[in-house]
Amino acid sequence: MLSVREHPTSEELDLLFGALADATRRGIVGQLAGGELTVTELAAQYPISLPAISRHLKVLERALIITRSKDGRVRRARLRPSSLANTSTWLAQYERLWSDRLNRLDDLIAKEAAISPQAHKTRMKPKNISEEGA
Amino acid sequence: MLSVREHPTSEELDLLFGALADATRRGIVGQLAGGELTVTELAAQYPISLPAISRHLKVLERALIITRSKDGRVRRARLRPSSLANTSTWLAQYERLWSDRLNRLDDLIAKEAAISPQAHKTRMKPKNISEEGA
DNA sequence: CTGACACTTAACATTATGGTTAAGTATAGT
DNA sequence: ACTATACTTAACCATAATGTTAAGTGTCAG
Repeated sequence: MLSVREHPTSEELDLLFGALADATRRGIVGQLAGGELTVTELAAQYPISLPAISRHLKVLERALIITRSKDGRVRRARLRPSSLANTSTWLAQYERLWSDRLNRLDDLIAKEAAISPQAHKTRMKPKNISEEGA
Repeated sequence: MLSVREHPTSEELDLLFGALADATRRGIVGQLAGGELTVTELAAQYPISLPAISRHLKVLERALIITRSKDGRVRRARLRPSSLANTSTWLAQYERLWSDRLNRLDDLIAKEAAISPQAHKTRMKPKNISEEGA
């Protein structure tokens, strides 16, 4: 099951983690867990503009998290099925240290997605939330 | 599915993934996989200034990936203890989670665990941690 | 052909990130 | 006390990321 492929480069990991470091994108990933969706369908869940969604999708695609296809005038996005295999064996060396945290992430992302992608008010307009202190 | 705990907020995930989206920080995490180290020891592996390392550590700390302690004039960083220290049950756990993920959303979530101690492109020369994963 | 629809691309503003050097704080050693 | 060591904080700069609106591009519908 674990296909043989080169482990990800540093740059690929930058892209991967960078892509996941955004609530909207995690929400999109969650939405796609249920199957492929069009850009408009995805966008409907968020209070941001379509161009913004479009770019998030591009980021996810670049990070190899999703793939996209064109169907008439509609574009559908879907989760890329084999990305895990790429990292799997390499991942194992730290898994022990991280499994607990991962479990939590696993659930959370599923939840964040399933429940309401809307739930990411944290990054919206309302006001400036205190972010990085450094 | 696992133990009880509150799941991370969206903001926590932003911090977590954001922290891992940088090769230097992944490198630091990799170094720390071998045990706690001082700032200077960590810094020795990278071609950037100490203040830069210092800030990376702050980011990792804020992301709850590491904890730090002061010992004399030395500060040590260590990976945040995983409550899943039992190695003997780990494998079973790993397998189980693995299947769960494959059946749900998660190619990418598994990848979150892929902490990289590896290639730092042109700016880093790792040496005390295994580079290649398998 | 014309217009609505489903996007994407372009141009731009704002904020975040990551690096630098210089200065500050705390501890150790003599 | 004086100086070196081990950092951290501050000030600054360049680049990347995220959002916006306006202007494309391609497809379906009449």
